[in-house]
Amino acid sequence: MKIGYPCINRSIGCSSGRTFRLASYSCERLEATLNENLRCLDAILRFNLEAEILFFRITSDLVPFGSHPICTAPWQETFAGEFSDIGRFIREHNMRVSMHPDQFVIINAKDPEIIGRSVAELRYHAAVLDAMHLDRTAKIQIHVGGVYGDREASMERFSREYSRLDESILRRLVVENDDSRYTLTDCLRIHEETDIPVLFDVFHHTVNHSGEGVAEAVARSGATWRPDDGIPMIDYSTQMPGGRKGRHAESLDPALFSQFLSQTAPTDIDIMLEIKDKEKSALVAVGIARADGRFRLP
DNA sequence: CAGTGTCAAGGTGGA
DNA sequence: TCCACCTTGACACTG
Repeated sequence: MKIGYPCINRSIGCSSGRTFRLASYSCERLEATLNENLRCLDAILRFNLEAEILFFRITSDLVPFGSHPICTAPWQETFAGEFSDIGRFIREHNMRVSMHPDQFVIINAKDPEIIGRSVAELRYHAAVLDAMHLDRTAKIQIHVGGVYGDREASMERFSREYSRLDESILRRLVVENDDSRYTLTDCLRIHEETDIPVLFDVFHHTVNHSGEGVAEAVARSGATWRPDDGIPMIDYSTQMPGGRKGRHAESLDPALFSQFLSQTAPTDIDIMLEIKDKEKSALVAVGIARADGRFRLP
């Protein structure tokens, strides 16, 4: 079991997702920003290792405008050494990373131009992980997409478009249940059509459920991962107390997290904590998981 | 230099 | 048909 947090570290005073306005794009600006972002990513991973936080989601903003036509700078070549070094660090310390493109990636869109932009964005994400020479256990997670008034047709469109993707994307792509459209059951059905592994989001499941209990959901989603996909990944969060339904908690609730570990034992999973205070909660969770006996150092 | 409007990209649901 | 919302930081312009 590895435990991690997404994209941002609030302790070390740098961001690996610095960006700038499209209007001020230049190759020089891109290279200067990417250089800083990579230095910061390296710093975050070193912080994480020290804290025994072995799982991390790399921000989609690592390379600003990475999939935009304006971005013609050959960043993979210019920064090949830096990417390679970060990848080696990850592998040598038995760490794991993932990425999560945001809402604009919609494989099941009806508009071919939206699909085109989505594929370009997925290619960019795969290129980042490839530049680090990471194997297929470094995953890219997306949602099913829109409903467009016809769930069945939209799910079929997902399966059809998925089968057309490049191998560099296919080997990394996993699909996650969301909080308003497609449930775990929907994702499992898509898996049956496509073989895509299903990443289970515990919090989305509580908001948008399809009947399964947590233990059953973890087991069924976990069974969709092949051995070379690695340990199944889970997104974990809880409701912000008093917040609007679906809002992520500010900090980890230790009692609820302990309960979750008990419910899912002894299945091995890698847990991404989608909690607002990021590494602070991850530190608490690592302590709890160690006490629970599930967390093992490499 | 502080304050603040705005930022590549989409879908949904209410008015 | 149009707009707010989702969700979030921070860029970059204005005064």
